[in-house]
Formats: sequence, structure tokens, C-alpha cells
Amino acid sequence: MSDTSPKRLGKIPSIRRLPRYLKCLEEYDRQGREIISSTEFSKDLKWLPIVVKKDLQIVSPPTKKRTGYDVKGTIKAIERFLAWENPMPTILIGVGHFGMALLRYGKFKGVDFLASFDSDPAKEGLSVGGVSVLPMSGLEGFVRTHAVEIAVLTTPGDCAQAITDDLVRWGVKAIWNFTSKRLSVPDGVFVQREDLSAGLAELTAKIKHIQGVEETSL
Amino acid sequence: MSDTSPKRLGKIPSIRRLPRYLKCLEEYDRQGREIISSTEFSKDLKWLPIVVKKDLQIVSPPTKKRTGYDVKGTIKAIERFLAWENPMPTILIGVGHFGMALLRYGKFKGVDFLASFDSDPAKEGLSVGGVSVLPMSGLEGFVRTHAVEIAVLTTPGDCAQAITDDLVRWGVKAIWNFTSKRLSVPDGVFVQREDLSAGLAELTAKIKHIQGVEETSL
DNA sequence: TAGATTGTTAATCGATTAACAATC
DNA sequence: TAGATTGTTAATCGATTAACAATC
Repeated sequence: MSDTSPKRLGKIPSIRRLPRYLKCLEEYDRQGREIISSTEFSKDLKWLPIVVKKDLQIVSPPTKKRTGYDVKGTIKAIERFLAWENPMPTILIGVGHFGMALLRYGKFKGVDFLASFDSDPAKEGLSVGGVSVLPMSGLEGFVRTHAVEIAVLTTPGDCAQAITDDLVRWGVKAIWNFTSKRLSVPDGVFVQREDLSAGLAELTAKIKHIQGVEETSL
Repeated sequence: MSDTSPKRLGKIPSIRRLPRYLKCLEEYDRQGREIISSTEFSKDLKWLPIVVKKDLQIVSPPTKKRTGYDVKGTIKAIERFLAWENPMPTILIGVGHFGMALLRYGKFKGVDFLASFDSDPAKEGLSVGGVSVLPMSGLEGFVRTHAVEIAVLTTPGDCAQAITDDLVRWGVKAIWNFTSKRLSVPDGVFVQREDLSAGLAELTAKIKHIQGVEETSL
């Protein structure tokens, strides 16, 4: 318990790659494949075989059999590692276009959207992607009674911190933050911030630097 | 020209942090601040001062004056580095909820949304966030005549590769890919893939590993 | 001059990649 | 046995961090 260092988790880059393995493996499973070798797997994913081997080692204990990976078993192992076997009780706050898009997408493993909340009375009672929209006044009660673990924040930035403070007080363990604001939370609570402008920066910088490489020469 | 190695660009992690510097600097500018030191800057961003110093060095040439960073000048330098000074001609394809959310957000620097496209005739003629929705039949002509550089893909995954192939043929230089599919493009074209499930994986893995650290002990 | 600040150089840390032994 | 495959160990590479000199 005392060595709950932030490092014990494993390699973040590998963890972020796991969903792609999962998707690919599910495709193999659909095709009826039972065994997949790291070499063929790596070709499909366009990653190096060694990357595949290393990444898969963090989800399943090394085995002595050296005859490819079991498709179904590896799917299970990844889901277990990510805690996606039993989707966590999740709510979404802020049913704007972005929030709606997430609710309708509906294919996120690992989260179980129990309800969504919005301050606009006009949205009350709507059902988006099979998830009903409730008024903010019901938030505290809902979070407490359903032991909500993850809250997806798709509100305007202004109210993000205030809502976060409430959520944390009521027991939410993690916030998936799609607002433009950085959130402060106590230890033991996680914020996963998705920042689209980071991706855009990467994109435009690459375009520019591949084209005119006319650096400031002075 | 011959050393157009993929490395020449600079450090990707730094580049991805630049938009946050920019946002913070704009706030300073609004407050009338003209100079900001890396120490104070780093406190606001909650990054180490050395990170700030190193990152800022990639956008502006080192100077001998050691008396803080010029707010306005640094804003300009970042925008210049990211090629955000002259927003690039951009279109969005697939005006679903997600596409609409992006169009309405409207605060992306660096891209200039000229139009959006959708295969649904019912959406034709709509204006979303000030951007009109056009039919797919007009795509080729539009891309060619407006010299579109960036295409934002928010279509279903199935048609993503086919549309990409067309776009590339018509001269698009970069694709901001929000579909669930990996895209193949020729050299010289960039794909920036935004994969939300990667973030979700990171989040749930962190929750699990901070709580019960009941690893498979065998 | 003294204090604060940036820029530079070096050290550390972690992720990726390579090489090869162990195993089927 | 031969070929293919994984697991392990080591090497490389890059990013982060630390220490300090140069400068205002």
C-alpha cells in the first residue's frame, strides 16, 4: 500500500495502444481465427513485431508455449487489464453536440452510461443513444445511489471545476475531461483530459515543416 | 530536400503542449501583462520551469536578454511555429453529432472551415456554426478550386478510406481522422488520428491499478 | 553588487528497438 | 531436425530533469 507510486501502473504508451489490439483481435475472432502470431498481428497493425510482443506481455503473464497468441484469451486478458470486463458506472454531464456524439457512439467498452445530465430544462427527459437526460438537480442523488465511478465532462469550460468539486465530494473516482479547462482534483482521483488542439498542433506543424522548411535563419 | 527525415520536425511532445502555452499567454495578454517569467508561467501551467524553458526554445530563437518572455512576441512565435498565423483552408466531411460539435466549437486556430459535406440530402443547405453543409457531389470541385489543405473526417468508418483516397488525389495534404479506422495515405500526406478509446484505456487502467492491485499472482 | 532569469550542458529516466536464446 | 515463434536481455534512442554558467 505504501508503494502506491504513480509508476507501478505500467507503460502508458503501451496501455494507450491496447484498444487497437483489442479491436483487431475481435476482428480475428469474428473471422474464426484462434491463434495469431506477433508477426502477422504486427503486419495488420503496422507496428513492429517487437512492439506487439512487448505490449502483450504487460497484459498476460509470459508462457512457455511459443506458438502464437490465443485470440480469445488475449481479448480477455486485455479487457481484464483495462478493467473493461465489468463496465464502470458512468454518467455524462453536458448534453451538447459533443456529449450527444459520445452518447450515440455507444461503442465504448469499459464504461456503462447510466444517465446524462444537462442544465437545459428543454433537454430533460430526452433519450440520447438510449441514455436519458436528467436535470442537474438530480445529480447528487444519482451519483451517490448508483456509486458512479466515472464522469464524462462535456460542459462549457466555465462550470467544469465547480461540477468537478461536487462530483469528487460525492465519490466519483475519475473524470474524462473534454472541456478546455484544466481541472484540480485531490489525490486518488484521476482526470483524463482530451485536448483536441494538441492533435491539431501536431498536424499543422507537420504540414508546415514538411513543406517550406524556411526556418527563421537569424 | 534530401534530408526530409521525419525527425527534423522537433519534439512531438513539446509541440503538443504548445496550444496550452498559447491559451495561457492569451490570458496574460488580456490581463495586460507584457512579460512573463518561466517560473511564474510554470506555476500557472503546473509544469516544471525547465519544461517551459525547453519548450519555448523550439519556437523562438534563444536571446541574450534574460528577463522573462515577451507575452505578445511569444504568442506570435508559437503561432508562427504551428503555422496558425494563416489558418489553412479546411473542410469537414460527415456532419453528424461529432462533426457538428467540431464545427460549432469554432475556436480552433490554424484551420479555416470553408465548408462541410454530408451524404444526407436532408442536411444540404444547413449552416452549422456558420459553415454551410454541401452535398458530396460537390466535393471534388470544392477541394480543387479552394485548394483545400486539411480535411476533417467525421464520417462512419466504412467510407473513410475511400473518401481519403479521393481527397488525396485531389490535393488534400492532411487528414484529421476522427473515424475508428486507420487510414493509408501516400508519403507527404499526414493523418492525425484522434483515438478516444486510448484515453479511456488510460483512465480505466489507472483507476483499476490504484484501487485493487490484485494482480494475477501466478 | 545581488537577485532573478534564461540558456546550455550533462545526467537521468523511460520507451523503443535489436539480437538472440529458449521453446514448440 | 528445421523452421517459426515467443521471451529475455541488452542497446539505442529520445524526452525529461538537474545543475550551473551567462546575463540582465
